[in-house]
Amino acid sequence: MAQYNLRMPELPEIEVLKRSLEPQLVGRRFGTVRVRDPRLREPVDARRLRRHCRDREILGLRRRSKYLLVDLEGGYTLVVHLGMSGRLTLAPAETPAEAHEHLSFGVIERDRRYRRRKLRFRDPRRFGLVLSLQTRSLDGDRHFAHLGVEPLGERFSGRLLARAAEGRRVAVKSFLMDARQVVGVGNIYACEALFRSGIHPFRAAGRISRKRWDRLGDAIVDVLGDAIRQGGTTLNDFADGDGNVGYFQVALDVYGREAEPCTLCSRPIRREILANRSTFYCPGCQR
DNA sequence: CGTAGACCCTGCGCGC
DNA sequence: TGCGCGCAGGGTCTAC
Repeated sequence: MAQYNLRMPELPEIEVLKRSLEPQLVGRRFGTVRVRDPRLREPVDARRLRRHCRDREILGLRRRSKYLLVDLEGGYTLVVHLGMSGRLTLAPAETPAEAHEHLSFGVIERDRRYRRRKLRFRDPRRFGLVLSLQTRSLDGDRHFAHLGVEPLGERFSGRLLARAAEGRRVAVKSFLMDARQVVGVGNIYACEALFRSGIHPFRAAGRISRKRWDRLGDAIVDVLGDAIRQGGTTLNDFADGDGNVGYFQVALDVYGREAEPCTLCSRPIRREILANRSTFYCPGCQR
């Protein structure tokens, strides 16, 4: 069967990236901002980016949905989305740019004796996004205004999803992947969470019982949490310039396993297209 | 408003 | 060995 290149940056990858970059960046300053190719999902505004980032101290890192946020001195926020193929790495300043390295930010150490590094953004498919905000608040920005609840936040629950799904005829998998409901549940983890909770991905969102919504909510938290924990245990040093670091995958029960036996009942896993996305499920275990 | 589908992009695996 | 095709998918936009 087809081998899938399971290297999509989903929410757990961004969370692990955030945690690993945090101790490397906080307390340093950005130096030179280099824009080699501004053609991302939206054109990069290099002058604005420089104005907001250059010489500013890095105060902290946050994550909202799959966006990585870098809080800067003066109230500015650097926003990075990795899209499908984006990579953010911290590498020595003298390392030459790889293909598709569209941006880099010089990182100035507190102690000037330390070797200078660059935060490098690579993205072959250019579905990613890099921009900066003049404020710490995301509320007024169009990229964030419509976003739903964080699946790993305190407000999230299956009950919340159940209420939002009342009367909805859309397939539950499409509902899960709709960022207006809950953010950060991509194709892979939507498939896995539905398998773990025994729910058929094509079932109408409004036709799922409260009890099963509770199970699904728990499954989402579990599958994302498992991935983050696994990522945390396999972390290496981002400073070594290895672009692969921080990307990982939990053991997958259904995704990419078409025609292979179900891990529970041994029936062959099915693959069907839903909303232009490959959808993997077990016809025996998921109803 | 809800829903379905197109589109952006490049790399890679596969079939011929 | 080489070439062309199909697929991967997050987010946004449009059409109905």
